[in-house]
Amino acid sequence: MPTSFRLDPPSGVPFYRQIIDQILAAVATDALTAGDQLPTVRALAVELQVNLNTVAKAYKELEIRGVLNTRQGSGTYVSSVRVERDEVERRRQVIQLVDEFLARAAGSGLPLAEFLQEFSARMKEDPK
Amino acid sequence: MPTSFRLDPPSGVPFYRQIIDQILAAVATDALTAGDQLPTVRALAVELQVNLNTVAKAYKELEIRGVLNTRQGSGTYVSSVRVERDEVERRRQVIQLVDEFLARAAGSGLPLAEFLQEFSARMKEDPK
DNA sequence: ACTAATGATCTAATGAACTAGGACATAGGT
DNA sequence: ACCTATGTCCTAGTTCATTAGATCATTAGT
Repeated sequence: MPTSFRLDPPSGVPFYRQIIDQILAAVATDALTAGDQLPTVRALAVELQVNLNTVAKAYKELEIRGVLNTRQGSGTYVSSVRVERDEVERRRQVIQLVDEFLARAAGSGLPLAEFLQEFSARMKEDPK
Repeated sequence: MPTSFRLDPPSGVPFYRQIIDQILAAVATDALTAGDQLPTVRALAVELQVNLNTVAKAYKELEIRGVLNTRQGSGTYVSSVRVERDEVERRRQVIQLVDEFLARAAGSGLPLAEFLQEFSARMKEDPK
């Protein structure tokens, strides 16, 4: 159960969402695979110096999404969903895309169509 | 001062933002042009059955953006900014883009790059 | 100068999101 | 049967966005 989770308080991103993102990233990179048990809500709460319920909220949302599988009294485990890799990847890139858009849309004098074309080309060659 | 503004309470979109959007739309379509006086904050507040400050907040934000020009004691007027058309248009399209992305990203099995390419092509031919 | 109309400011009420504290319910081993 | 570890639920406090109420400051016409 390798847990190298860390929180970034001043980021403004809610703790429970940071937890969700890091778990999704771990699943996407196969650092966590189907069947793996996650830290207990209490253990992770202590490690992240956060309340038990904050961790529970993250686990709950991921269970609803089908990523995790919680068993009361036993623990929380990674589901055997297969599409997670693409899902997470797409999500991360969409967020990055939107970020850049909102940050640069005002500054660039380009019409939207050209702007999009640029973006598309850039991601096509470097879909990092 | 043609004011056919309406608010949509159940939409979840804050009143002041709906006001902002409708004014931007009016400016974009030339229903409001440079120099035109907008309804007074009190008049529009009455018309929309909303508090004076809600309208004032919308006007204030648009003044900061350079769209409007408020003169205490006199009124609020449309600025003579020339880029408004493109600005508003781009904003609307970006919002639409993001909307579609978030709505369809999960459903489409396409890699993001192809997805973007499609979008770009579509907007290029029909930049409605 | 005065006055009426206008936007600006200050304060408060409401609700939602986030986090935390404490108590409950369930699973699994002894 | 018990006991411990687990997730779940209920409640409360804090912060922030939104809206409103009331008052102040400024403009423009008389």
